[in-house]
Amino acid sequence: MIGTMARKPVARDAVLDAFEELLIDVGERAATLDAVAKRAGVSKGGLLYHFPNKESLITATLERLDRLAGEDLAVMAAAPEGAAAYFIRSSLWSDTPMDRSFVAATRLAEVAHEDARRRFAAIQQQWLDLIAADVGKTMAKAVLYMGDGLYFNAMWESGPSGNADGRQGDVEELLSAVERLRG
Amino acid sequence: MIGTMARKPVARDAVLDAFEELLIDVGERAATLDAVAKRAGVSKGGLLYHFPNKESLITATLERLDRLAGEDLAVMAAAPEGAAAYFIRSSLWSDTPMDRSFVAATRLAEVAHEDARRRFAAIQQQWLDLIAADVGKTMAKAVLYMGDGLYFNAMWESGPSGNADGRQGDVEELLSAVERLRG
DNA sequence: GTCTATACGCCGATAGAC
DNA sequence: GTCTATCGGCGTATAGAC
Repeated sequence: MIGTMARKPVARDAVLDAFEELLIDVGERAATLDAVAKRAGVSKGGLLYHFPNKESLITATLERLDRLAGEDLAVMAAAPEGAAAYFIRSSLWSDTPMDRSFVAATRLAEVAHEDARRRFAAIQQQWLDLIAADVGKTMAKAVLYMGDGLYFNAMWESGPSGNADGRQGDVEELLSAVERLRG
Repeated sequence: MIGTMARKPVARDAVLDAFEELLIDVGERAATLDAVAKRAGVSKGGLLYHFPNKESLITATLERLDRLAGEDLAVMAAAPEGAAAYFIRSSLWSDTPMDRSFVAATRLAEVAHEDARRRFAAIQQQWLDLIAADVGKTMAKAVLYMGDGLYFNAMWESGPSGNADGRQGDVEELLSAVERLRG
């Protein structure tokens, strides 16, 4: 059956990737259709064949986030170290598809894109539920906010002057703090 | 001497406030000169008399943040409850001038405004130093990230669908977590 | 499917009247 | 100090060739 299934065109994925990269690197305002087309190696007309307007490009980006977040939640639920530790560790910017998708969506939420904000809230709630099952309802909040704080700070560094390495030590410190709170 | 000192025109402050409000409510992209002028109750030409270009408007906004952050740091250093507790409590969106200024600057940093990012990093460092003097270097990180996480979440709620009240309970839970970590 | 050419509106900024 | 009028440029989107 391989090769017979309906495969999405490569150009479409290239456009989606380029949009995501630009959102992360130069921000929402500079992620124009011109810039996306150029980075994806297609013309603007070619881009608009796959995504009839910019909103559909945004929608596809958010749908990919939902899919990746769903996969990540499954991994998190089965993590041997526990959901809380997994969450904090994964809150560090590590350039995974999920990380990139999440930060890109953040940029959209920042410009008051309501759909992006709604999806964010939903993902946050699922994370919280999983962490609460691991360390209890009260502590779950502390863990969730710590992870969000890590993301909040990584956002400024994920651009041209990427300096995420320095936060590795912070993660270990947070993990030990979580251990103290658990015991 | 009252009335003889050089006072900045009211229109100038109105413009600055309007810009800040729009950044918070509708995001950076929609905070255009037209929109700012309209909300401030002046014409675009009038606006551009006080701020010759948009960059100068941004600069003035960031300078106000620096001033407010400096004042807040002084209060934080003298807080009877301790710097850590004060920081977490003040990380909740409470619609103070400092809160508004901070979130507005966040919107600018998000679109890769380098100056805004630099000022952010500086303020964060000052906060961290003060908290570290209160609860120690390791725990300071946990506290800082929790506060940032609160801000991170408040950002999505500070718009039209403001729902910040619900996080009041979270703050209390975080404070008790900090107490446990301190002891 | 992908391209070029073009329409059109909005944004930032200038000129100049009052 | 504040206004109106206007310009150039860019960003989104459409039309239509290939």
